[in-house]
Amino acid sequence: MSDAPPTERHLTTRGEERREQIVRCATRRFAEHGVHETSVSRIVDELGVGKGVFYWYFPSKDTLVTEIISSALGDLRTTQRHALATATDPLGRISEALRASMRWYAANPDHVRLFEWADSQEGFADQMRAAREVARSDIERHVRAAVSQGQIPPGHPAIRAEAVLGASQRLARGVIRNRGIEPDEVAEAAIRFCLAGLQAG
Amino acid sequence: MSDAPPTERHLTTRGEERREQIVRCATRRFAEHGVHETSVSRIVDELGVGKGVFYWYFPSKDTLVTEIISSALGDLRTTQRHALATATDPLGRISEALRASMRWYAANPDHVRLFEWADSQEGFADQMRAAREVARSDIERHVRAAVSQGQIPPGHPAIRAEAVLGASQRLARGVIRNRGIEPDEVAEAAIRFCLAGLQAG
Amino acid sequence: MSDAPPTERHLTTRGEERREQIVRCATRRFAEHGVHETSVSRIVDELGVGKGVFYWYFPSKDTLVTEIISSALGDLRTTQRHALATATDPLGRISEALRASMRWYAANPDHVRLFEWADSQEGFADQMRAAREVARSDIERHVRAAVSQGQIPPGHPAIRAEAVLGASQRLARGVIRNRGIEPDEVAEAAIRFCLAGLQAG
Amino acid sequence: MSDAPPTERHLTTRGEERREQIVRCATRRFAEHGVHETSVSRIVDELGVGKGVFYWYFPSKDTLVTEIISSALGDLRTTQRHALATATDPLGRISEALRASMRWYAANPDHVRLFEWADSQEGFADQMRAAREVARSDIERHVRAAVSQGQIPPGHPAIRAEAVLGASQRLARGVIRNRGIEPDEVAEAAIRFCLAGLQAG
DNA sequence: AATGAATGAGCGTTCATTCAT
DNA sequence: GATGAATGAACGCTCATTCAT
Repeated sequence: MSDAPPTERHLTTRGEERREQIVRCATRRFAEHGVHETSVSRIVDELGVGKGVFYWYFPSKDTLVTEIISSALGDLRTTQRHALATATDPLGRISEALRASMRWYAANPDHVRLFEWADSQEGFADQMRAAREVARSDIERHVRAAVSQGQIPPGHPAIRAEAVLGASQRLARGVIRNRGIEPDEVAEAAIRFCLAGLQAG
Repeated sequence: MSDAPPTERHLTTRGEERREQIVRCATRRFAEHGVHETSVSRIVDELGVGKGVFYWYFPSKDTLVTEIISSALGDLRTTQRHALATATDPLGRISEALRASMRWYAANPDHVRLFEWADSQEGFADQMRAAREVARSDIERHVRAAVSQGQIPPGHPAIRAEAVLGASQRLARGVIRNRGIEPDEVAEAAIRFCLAGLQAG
Repeated sequence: MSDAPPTERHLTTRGEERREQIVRCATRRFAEHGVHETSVSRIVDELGVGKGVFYWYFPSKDTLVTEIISSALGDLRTTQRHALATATDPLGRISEALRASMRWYAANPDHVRLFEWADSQEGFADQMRAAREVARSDIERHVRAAVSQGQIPPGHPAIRAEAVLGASQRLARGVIRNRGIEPDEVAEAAIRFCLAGLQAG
Repeated sequence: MSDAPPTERHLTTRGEERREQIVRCATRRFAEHGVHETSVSRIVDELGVGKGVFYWYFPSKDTLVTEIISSALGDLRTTQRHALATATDPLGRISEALRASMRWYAANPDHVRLFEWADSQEGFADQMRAAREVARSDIERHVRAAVSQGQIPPGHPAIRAEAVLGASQRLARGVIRNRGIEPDEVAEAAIRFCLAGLQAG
């Protein structure tokens, strides 16, 4: 009876396309101009449709933002998981994860910007912290493994994992914002720096 | 336009105090709940004064935000400059800068959050990029010096400097957000990690 | 910015009616109480609609004022042009223009008041001056023609045209403000006065 | 006991000067930028004094505006009265009044602008109408006299008086706004036009 | 599925005025 | 006489959301 879109709504092919259109347009504008600065009106105007369209597919603007961020976090996560599986030794796994992450960042700059924005938003704090902790604990696990296999000296694993993530993400930001830098080259530099850093006691 | 002069205004002691009160209250709320989410009304309500008071001291909300951020950037910068001067060898200077920065971050968590927010704001992009580049070029200079003095092997100095800053700032964020971690301990870990990282070719 | 497009918007019949309603209501209030004194809130309150309605149809209050004035100037201009064409000799044309203008003033007292207000507004100064100069140059042209056809003695045509407009507009104001005076009677007196005035050397 | 300035307040010499300063500064700004657009703050800022100063000399902004306009109206009135007395025949008196008015307009452009503004202000409507009627009845009286002395043919005296005033004031406006036109020359043209106009039946 | 119209709380800002000192 | 500080109602405007068609 209600028009409020339920969790699952059966959409026609055309409906799916519309929905995707909205997501893409919104993602771009959110990243370029900010979430607050992008009104629902702007989005539907740009798509040349009425305002009702938006609320047919999404119950609210917030829901859309959340969906974009959640699915991007999920995608990044999947990418990292797959990468981790392509090596067998701990430091190799870390390297692969960094390499894959850097590529993902370079391929999804809009989502990275949204992550940065969400980081400083009360409403997303929990979700973002959780995501960061998942990433950190992944790295941390392999740091511990590397220690126990004698690849690196012992040391506080959580701090080391954070350092690895911080260094590589900062470099990723440079890659995204200063177009013209080669992502792979930076990825290798990041990996060298981090692996060497992990050699510290 | 008429009640808040752009340049200078003579303030009495009481006026100075009121102004400071506004800055403090706003800084806290901006950091805790976000800049957009903190209306001028909320600030003056919290202080128990009329709305006009705000505009007696600041020509606009934007001006206040800019002032808070600029002065914090300046303060951090000064802190780093002083720290750099307390050591004589390049890696020692880098260590001191990291140590001082970490302490500043721990002491000014609200400003750090504002920096993160400003990073993702179109209107502040230039200012923040400039500030980051100043910090990076400082580190970069000492990385170059360390290379030429044979302390570390050669390598892309800008990338290395960014990695150092990324690792230490990410750790600082952990310190700020998870109260209970000892800043100095993290600072030392960060320094060890970064100096070791710089040993990579 | 987002709900009121600068160029065109497709309006339904209801929309057109609403828009007209706003224009009419605003014109009356602007004329009766002044533009500054008539807030957008008062207009929408009088119409019994929400505030957003105004901004659905007009991008700003200023835009509305400008539109009202511009279209009234255009309408008056058209009226005068048509009137000029109904006579063949210069003085006859001037008479027809004055007659038609007086009728227009009597029929559109609110717009006349807005013209007077706009005359003393910095922001409208150019537009109003331009409009006055168009009206003046129209009269001026026929004054010159009357001179060259020997209907009236030579003399400064711009000054004479201004005098004609001044006399007739002042009389129009009396007609508008003191209800009960017959516009046509005044028009004829104005014409007699002006034509005689033009006989001066 | 009260600080509200009474009708008469004893002012020191310095006080009188301050008061005059405020009047002059306000008059200029009111004329140049409009009354609404000139805040009390602007005025006191320009004079480099505190806000209290204004309210020491005037109970309100409105009072100041009213005073400026009333005293200017009175001054103009006096000027016209004196001018009327310098001739003996009716048309001569009208000519002298027009000549003197034009000179006054040229010498007091700011006040003329204020008159125009006040004309379209609800709050001043009565005062301005009264002033206009005084001026009109003055001219009207001499028109009647001119008729009864056979200088001009009979005709509606109020309408004729309004026409005379309209023509001359419109020309005065041109003199004020387009600097470079010689007031006396325009005055003579206005007088010729009006006297000829009065010859109409 | 989609439209144009409407809502209304809330925002940043202004400014005539008052007040304590 | 004069100051800087404070008030608070009102303004123009925005925008997420809802509704009738």
